[in-house]
Amino acid sequence: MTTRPEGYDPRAFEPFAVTVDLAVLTVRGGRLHVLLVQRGQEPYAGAWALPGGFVLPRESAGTAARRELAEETGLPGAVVAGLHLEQLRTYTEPDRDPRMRVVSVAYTALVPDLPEPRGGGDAAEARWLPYDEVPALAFDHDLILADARERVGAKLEYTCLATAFCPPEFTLGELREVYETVWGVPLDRPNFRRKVLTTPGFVEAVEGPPRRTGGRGKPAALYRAGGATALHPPLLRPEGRSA
Amino acid sequence: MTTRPEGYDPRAFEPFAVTVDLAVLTVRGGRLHVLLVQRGQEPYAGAWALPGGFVLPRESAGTAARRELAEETGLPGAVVAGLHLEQLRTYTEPDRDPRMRVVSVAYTALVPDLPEPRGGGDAAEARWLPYDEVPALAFDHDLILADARERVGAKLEYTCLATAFCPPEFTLGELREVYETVWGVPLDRPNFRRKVLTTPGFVEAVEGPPRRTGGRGKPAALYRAGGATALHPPLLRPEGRSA
DNA sequence: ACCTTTTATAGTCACAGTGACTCTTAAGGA
DNA sequence: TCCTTAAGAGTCACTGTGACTATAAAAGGT
Repeated sequence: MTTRPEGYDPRAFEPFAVTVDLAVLTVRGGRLHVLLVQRGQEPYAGAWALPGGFVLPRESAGTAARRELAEETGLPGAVVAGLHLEQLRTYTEPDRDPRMRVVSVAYTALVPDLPEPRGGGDAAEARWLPYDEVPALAFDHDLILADARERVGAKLEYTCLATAFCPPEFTLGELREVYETVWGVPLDRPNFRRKVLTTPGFVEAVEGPPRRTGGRGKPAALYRAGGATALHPPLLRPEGRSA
Repeated sequence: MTTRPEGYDPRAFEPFAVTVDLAVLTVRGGRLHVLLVQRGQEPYAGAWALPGGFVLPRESAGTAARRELAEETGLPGAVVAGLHLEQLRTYTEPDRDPRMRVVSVAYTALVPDLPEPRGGGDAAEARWLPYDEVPALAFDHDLILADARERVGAKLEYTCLATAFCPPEFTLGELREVYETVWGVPLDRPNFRRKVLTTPGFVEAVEGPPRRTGGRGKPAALYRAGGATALHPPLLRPEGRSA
């Protein structure tokens, strides 16, 4: 904020554009899915890309991210307002957009299994795609998506974030499925249960309706997210490193 | 990257400027210090601020951060090139700079105790200030600095980053001082030692010259940073939450 | 010289948390 | 009715850590 090129006039240089890109992740049927849109115009017309768009002149990036998310998924504003949205990283390579200098602030959102999006805005189509079937994306969105997955995997270790992938009331089996899906490893059921229940504030039992079935097997008790946000001590991934 | 306002022309809107700001932290005599510059021009002329500056048209933010750091500290380029620089977060509130719309990508750097900087660039002065004597800063730099401190404190828990605060060869006492200073809590000496030495790749013993004095007391063995970057299991802060 | 202070280094002990299991309970389906 | 599936209860051993105690090796003061 201090050094200003000699005689700098904001309008003399080719201006920077600022965009937001969203890596919206969910768990569907035991698989990690990503919300993608098909581009309707050049460059990369027809290619899949992360949803996102330009930050408007009087808007913060976080506000822009929520606005774009609402526009491109067709979710009611109240739902989008309550979502966990987290700034991931900012991507600034000079040639990441062939049109002009674009700096993009990437956000990650974790959502429960949502209805199929309608392709809003000027996206030709918007869809949930399984993470491991994602084709090469436009711009540097492959990189952004990989960073998002790694970040989310790491955050599951030391935060209560996993509940953001679940509906308001969920079973411990559903919560465990989130961990197994994002980390890509199976977890021991009893140990997972013990860890979650002994961490104060991670989940709280739902009172009245005692149990619910998840298909086959013994009906499971329902829980909702507790007040805690951090996990002490953390719930570490089984072996070595990141996904 | 998809929604583009109808008829958007990059030059029709008031352009965004993109800057980098640097929270450069070091440990000096048991206290956390921050590198600050005194602004030479409006706005906030005379106020202290984080070093930083505009991203040039053909430059990535990371490159800009290194360049600005070199300019404003006068460090040799080779030293700056080897520093641990990490993108912290991007600050995008519309009114964070009264002149125009400025989006700033903040970086954090951890450095060993360095010589006093010479105020380069157009900073009136550049100095190390103890973290808890930092006055109100220009722009939203108080917020950036607080975020940086919190992030660094958290990263010490699960990475080997602490060695970045130390000179190439250091004693375990010096390494422990880094933790105690950043976290603001005393650590048990033997337990800290055990943890560091049993974590493979955190530090490695320096062979030949057996010991070095740190002033009074028994001379300590020297170590240098090992090859590991992550700490499994982590070295958690004693009690509750963030700084 | 001796003693005090300071810091490094070695070692002990108990306990919390976890990984790897086993066993029982309660559903659905063939 | 039996088999399958998943929830939930409980056991056991081991690892890592917090809290300490003890010893070693220097500097400084008297």
